[in-house]
Order: sequence, then C-alpha cells, then structure tokens
Amino acid sequence: MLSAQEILSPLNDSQAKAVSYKEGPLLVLAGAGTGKTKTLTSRVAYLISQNIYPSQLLVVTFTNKAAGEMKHRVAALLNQPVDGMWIGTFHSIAARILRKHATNVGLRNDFTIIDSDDQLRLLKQLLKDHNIDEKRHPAKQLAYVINGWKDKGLTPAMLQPSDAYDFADGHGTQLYHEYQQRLLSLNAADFGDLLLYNLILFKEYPALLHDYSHKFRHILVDEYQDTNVAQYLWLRLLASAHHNICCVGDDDQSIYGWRGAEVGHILKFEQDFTGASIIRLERNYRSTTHILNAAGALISHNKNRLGKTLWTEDNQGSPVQVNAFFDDIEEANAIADNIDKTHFSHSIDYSNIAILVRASYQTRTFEECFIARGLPYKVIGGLRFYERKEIKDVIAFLRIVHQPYDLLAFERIANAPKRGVGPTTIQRIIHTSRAENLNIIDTIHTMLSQGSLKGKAQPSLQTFIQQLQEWQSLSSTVTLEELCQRIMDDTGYIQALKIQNNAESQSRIENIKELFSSLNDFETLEVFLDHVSLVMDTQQSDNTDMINIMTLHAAKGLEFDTVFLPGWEQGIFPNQRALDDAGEKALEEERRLAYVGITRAKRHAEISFASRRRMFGSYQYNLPSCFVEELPEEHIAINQASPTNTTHATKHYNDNHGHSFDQGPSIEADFNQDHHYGGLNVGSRVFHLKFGYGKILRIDGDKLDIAFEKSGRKTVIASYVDAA
DNA sequence: TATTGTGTTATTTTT
DNA sequence: TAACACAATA
Repeated sequence: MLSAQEILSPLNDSQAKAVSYKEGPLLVLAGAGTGKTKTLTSRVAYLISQNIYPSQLLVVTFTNKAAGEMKHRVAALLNQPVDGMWIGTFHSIAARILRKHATNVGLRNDFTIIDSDDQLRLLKQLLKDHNIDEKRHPAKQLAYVINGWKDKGLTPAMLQPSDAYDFADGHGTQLYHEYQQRLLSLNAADFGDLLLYNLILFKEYPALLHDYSHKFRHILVDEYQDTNVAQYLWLRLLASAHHNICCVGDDDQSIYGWRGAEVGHILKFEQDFTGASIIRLERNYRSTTHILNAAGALISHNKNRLGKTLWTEDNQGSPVQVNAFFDDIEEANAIADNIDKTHFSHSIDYSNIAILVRASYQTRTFEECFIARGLPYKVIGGLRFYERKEIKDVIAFLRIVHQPYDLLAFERIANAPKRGVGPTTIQRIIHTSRAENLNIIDTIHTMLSQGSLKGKAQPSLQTFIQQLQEWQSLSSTVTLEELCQRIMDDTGYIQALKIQNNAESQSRIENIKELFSSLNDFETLEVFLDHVSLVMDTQQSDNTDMINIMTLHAAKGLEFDTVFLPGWEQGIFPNQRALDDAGEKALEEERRLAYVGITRAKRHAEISFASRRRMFGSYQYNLPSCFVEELPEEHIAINQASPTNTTHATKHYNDNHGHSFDQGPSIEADFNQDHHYGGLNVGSRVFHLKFGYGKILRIDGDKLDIAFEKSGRKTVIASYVDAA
C-alpha cells in the first residue's frame, strides 16, 4: 500500500489539491487532457490510504468501460486488488440497491431489467390496446417522452396535467401509468426505473436513505456534466449525511443534453452544495499549443460555461489544418492520402489515427474508400455484440427459462426459428397470460386444453412448452453452455441459420458460438442475465493496427496522434435537426462537440468540409460550418482545393497538400491487366467479409474488381477476399 | 401463416 | 440510398 505522499508526488499542484481535499463538496473542473481519471483514481487511493475503508466509498461512472478502468487503475495504484468498494455505473449501482429492496416498490428481487428493444415492444402493445394510431403517434416517441420523465425523476403521479399533452393529445400520463403497471406485472424494470425506484425508495423509506447515506462516507462522481436530474437527485440524497461528494467533470464537454443531461448541474454546483470548493485543472498534457488554442477560442463562443483556459508546456506544433473540398468523395480520398503519408512517412500507427464524424451514416463514405484502397480500419460503436438479433434471441430463450413470466422474451422467440406461430397467436397468448395472470407454460397449456389454438401453432406450441419445462429442470443441473447448446439443438435455431447459408447467417452462427464460449465465465443464469442487461459493451480487444472511425460522441475520453474532422458543414455539423429542436442551446452543445473533437488530437488535427455531399441518394450543397469561422486565424492553416468541376477527386487532391504520395500504394490504375492473383482468377466466386459473395470481373495487381451479389460492383484488395 | 411489394423516412447513444 | 415497417398477396 502506497503512502499518501507517494500518491501525491506524481501529481501537479491542482491535481494534488483535489486529491487531498479533506471534507465537504468538491467540484473538480477538469479540462480535456488534464489528467481527470488520474486525479479521480488517485483520490480513491488517497482516501484508502487515509484509513477510509473501501466499502465506505461510492464511485460512480457512466459507462462500464470507465468503471472498469477506474477499478483497474486504483488497484494498480495501491498495488493490491480493491475489494468491497462500490464502484460502477449509475445504473449498476442503482440496480444493486434496488435488488435488495425490490419488494418495497412492488417488484420481486429477481426482476428483469429490460432494454429499449423490449420497452418499445411493450409500448407498441400498449398503443394497440388503446387504439392509438401508431403512425400518428409512434411508440418511439412515447418511449422518448417516458424516458424523459424518468430522467427527470418524475413518476406518473408527479406529472402536471399539461404534461399529458406531451404525447397523443393528452394520453401521455395515462399511458405512462399503464406502462409502469405492465412492467410491474412482468416483474421488470427499464433502465430509467433503476434510478427512479431508488428515488422512491429513499423518499418513502427514510431509514433506507439513512443507512446508505451513512454507509458511504465519500462519494466520487465521474463525468458530472452528464448527469440527468434523476441521477443528480440520487447523488444529493446519498450525499445528504456527510456532504463528502467529489464530482469531476468538464462543462465544455457536456454533449448528452439530448438524453437528459443537464449542464446546469455542473454550472450551479456551488449553489447546490453549500460550502463547495471548485478546483480547476487547466494544465493539459495531451495537445500542442495550436490545437489547444484553436479549441479554446472555439469554445469561448459559448455563453453557458464556467470558463477555464487550458495551457500546455508542449511545443507549438503545427496549426490545425482546415481543408475545403468539392465533394465528399474527394474529402475521403484526400484523408486516405493523408493517412498514407502519416502512416508511412511519419511512422504513426494506424490505431493512433481517428476520423470523427457527427453522425454514424457518415462513416460509410470512409469505409468504402478504405476498402477500395486496402487501408485497415475499424468502426467503433455501431451495434454492439449483445444487440445483435441472434444474440438477443438466445438470451430471450435463457430469460424465459429463468423467468416463465417474461412475456417480452416470449414474444421475441415464440416464432424463432419459424414454427408456424404467427403474430396473432402470439398476441392472443400474451393477452391471455396477462388477463389470467399465468406464466407462459400454464397459459399455453390452458389454451391447448381449451382447444383455442389452431393449425400449425398447436403442435409446435405443445412441443415448445415441453422443451421449456425440460430446459428449466436442466438449468439447475448442467452448465450454462450445455443448457444453451441444448436449446439450440432442440429448437433447431442454428440449423435454420445453416440452411439459409449466406454471409449473414454465417456470421450469426459465429456470433452465437462466441456467446457460447463467454458463457463459461458466469456461475449462474441469473448472474449472466444481469451482466448482459447492464454491461452492454463488449469491447473486442483488437490489437491489430487499424484506423479508428467513429462518431464524435464515441470519441469522448479518447486521444489520438492525428484526428480528422470531416463534414464541418452547416446543417451537418452543427446538425440542422438539433438546431431546429433546441436553438441556441443546441448550438452550444454542437460547439462543445466540436471542442471535444479538436481536443482529441495530440499533434495533428485536420478539419474539412465539402461543398457537395451525397446524402440519401441525392446531392446536397452545404456551406462551411459556422464553427470554421470561429477558429482563430493564428492557429489554423486553410487549404483551398483548386476550383474544379470534375468529381474525379484523385486528379487534384495533391494540390490540397502540396506534396505527392509516392511512398504510399499508388492509386493510379495500372493498365497491365492480370488474369489471376494467388489462387483467384477472373470469374472466380469469392467471399468478402463485408460485401458477401461476388464474382471477379477484373484483376489488376492485388486489386480485384468484383461484382458482388448484394453490394454491387466494387474494387477491393485481394487479401480481403477468400475463394468461395 | 409466409412471402413479396410498397411506402416512408432518415442525429448523436449509455444503461 | 437503404433500411424498415406494414399492407397486399399467395
């Protein structure tokens, strides 16, 4: 165990001050790259060195990734594993508390945590039962409204009469109320409920609040600028006994307002927690002066901020490059060229390069460009492992084994694989189950004996409930993997995928196999199900060297040597819809997003915009983003592409940069036509991970011109395809 | 009930 | 463009 002195010595003055701050509320305003996590983890270690028991500490983060990293770093700092510390996401900690006292709010302690998919399904049923036209009032919107209320800590009873009009001409409150009832009868809670029920518990059972608020002697919160009202109230309650709450955050990096985060919380911290101190971390250890000052000037256009000025002892570096292009294709090609240069001439790893876009659809242009050129890349974000259809299906089977009342899980897999049970039958079973308060097995059993199930559905459901009962008895005797294997065999789920035999079904089978192998990490079904509902991110640890493509949101907290920020155009970034919805407030959030983007770069930032962009099948013409003008001249270099009318960007992209790219692989087509490459010939059928199956039309060195069956004609590098 | 065709509509995303 | 939901059809 390190001494306090050893913990403090590697820190700068402000960091050390924050780490050793004694008692009372503390806000650490930590700018980008100022050692936020280091400070927070050091403080945890410091408190432990001051004889605070780990079990008296509550450390809250937003993501599992952050919680994991924190745990890891504290353990490394103390040189011993930390047991007993409550460290986790808001949701996982709230779930832990709620499981202990579930019966106080009408749930059993084995309640299911449902995701947004199930939530939507439930709301659709509700709307149908109320004869509300889903076209005029989509379930998605209702989900948004209800989640919004929950984020604000509002139960149906707390709503104002006018709130009802937030959905379907005044039906909002009633629907919210019934949705909550249905969740209770399903013994389920959605993500918002986890926090909301905690608030209810603390309010209605003061003894519980007393216990928890005295148990935790220190509360530490990461990314405080992202807290929504419910989380904020939760923190205030838990901190009410000792006021030892240390929040770390950066108002300039608040980018989740659209999902309930309130920058206001960090702005009024001093009013909320009397006697609070604020410590600013302004020394940046990441970026060069040019990058820092460019970002700083940009963000200074925001009015709603506490204000801080980042500085660095690093050198000037090179100015932020601002590149103008004719269209999106030219932009992508120029970035690809630039990456070649960065990688080959300046020896920067691909993994140290990122392309950050405003919206995920923008990644496509880059993917296509990089595939054609054979540049290795990965798209961060996108759909996660547990969100895949086949994985959710397998999990639904497990859920129903675990909880035979789980109608949502039943709805999901009643006809997967197809067994002749159509939507009408499913709805009837669900309605009966709800009306009679019977579990799935009993419901189907009853309906079968009444002869109210017809056609193909009758025998398949008979088999289904038999199987379900077998699985239930198996679940207590065999391992999770064996149970899963058995379910797949009995239902023929994998068999059905095998019959489809296309690239998609192939990868689905792979995914299921991957799930199988991860099952062994879990002791019981219950532990596994809790894991999948709360720990959604399965970061595949990929140690291959690849360019990172992701949204600006996904980039928060990361850093790269070189960062490309394409699509800085009015309407795209700042995003038009955001502006329409929330005006000036949204513009400030978009600006913070721009700030986050620039400050990800250590040495090199390249902003770009194009005058023409292909969007949704047609061309859109955009003006440069207003943020471009807000960048200070002395820290940027503007590179205007030579005026041209051709779309053949490759002809003149060199003009933009004033150098050529001989070192990189030539993109000029060489006309020495080949007829084979390795084992591949013109006319061969091949398989590509992304594009599926196709036929080779032309071979040119290692570049193959392929007509894909699904994705059309594309040029790809030979090493990316296999003979089919 | 399963398949095919048509129409609509396009942020950001963690838990 | 492309994905997805829903209606019309086999």
